[in-house]
Amino acid sequence: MKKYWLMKCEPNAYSIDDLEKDGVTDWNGVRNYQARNFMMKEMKVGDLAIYYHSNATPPGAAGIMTICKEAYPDSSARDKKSKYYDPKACDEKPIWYHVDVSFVKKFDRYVSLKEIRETPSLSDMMLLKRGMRLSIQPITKKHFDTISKMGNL
DNA sequence: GCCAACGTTGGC
DNA sequence: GCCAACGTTGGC
Repeated sequence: MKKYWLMKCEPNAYSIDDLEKDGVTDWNGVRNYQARNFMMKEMKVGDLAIYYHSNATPPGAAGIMTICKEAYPDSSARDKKSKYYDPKACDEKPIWYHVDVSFVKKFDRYVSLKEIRETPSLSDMMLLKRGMRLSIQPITKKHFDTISKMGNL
C-alpha cells in the first residue's frame, strides 16, 4: 500500500529547483529520531511525497517527489566537515539513515502554508498543529491529492 | 530578528 | 529518572 509524505527542506539549503536539476538526491541531514524512523521503517520505494519549503517566504508546498531508494546510512554523519556531523555515529553504528528521492514535478503554482491552512479538507494535517516541527510527516492520500490539485493548473 | 515550542543534554 | 538549561526549528 503506497504511503504519502510531507518532507520539509529549507530552500536556501536545497530547493525543488535543485532537485529538478539533480533528478535524484539523498535526503541527508535528518537528525531527529522520529523523522529517521519514518524513513527507515515506513517509507517504501514508490511512495509519494510533497516537497515543502520551510523557512521560506512564504513557506509552502513546492512540488512532488517519489521515494526511489530505501533507507541506508547517512554518510554526512561521519563527515567531520559536514554540519550534520555526529561524533556518535560510526561504521558499525551509523545511527542516521536516509532515503533517496527523485523529482516528479514542480507545481505550476506554489501552494503556500496560508492556503493550506485556509483549506478545510487539509485542516487535520499534522503540519498545521501548533509547535509541529517534525521534518518528515505522514499525510493521507486525501491531503496529497488536494494539495496536488491546488498546485497543478 | 523575535520567540514559542520542542528535543536533547547532563547534573544530580 | 527528574528536570533545568540549552540549542534548534520555523512561522511571523
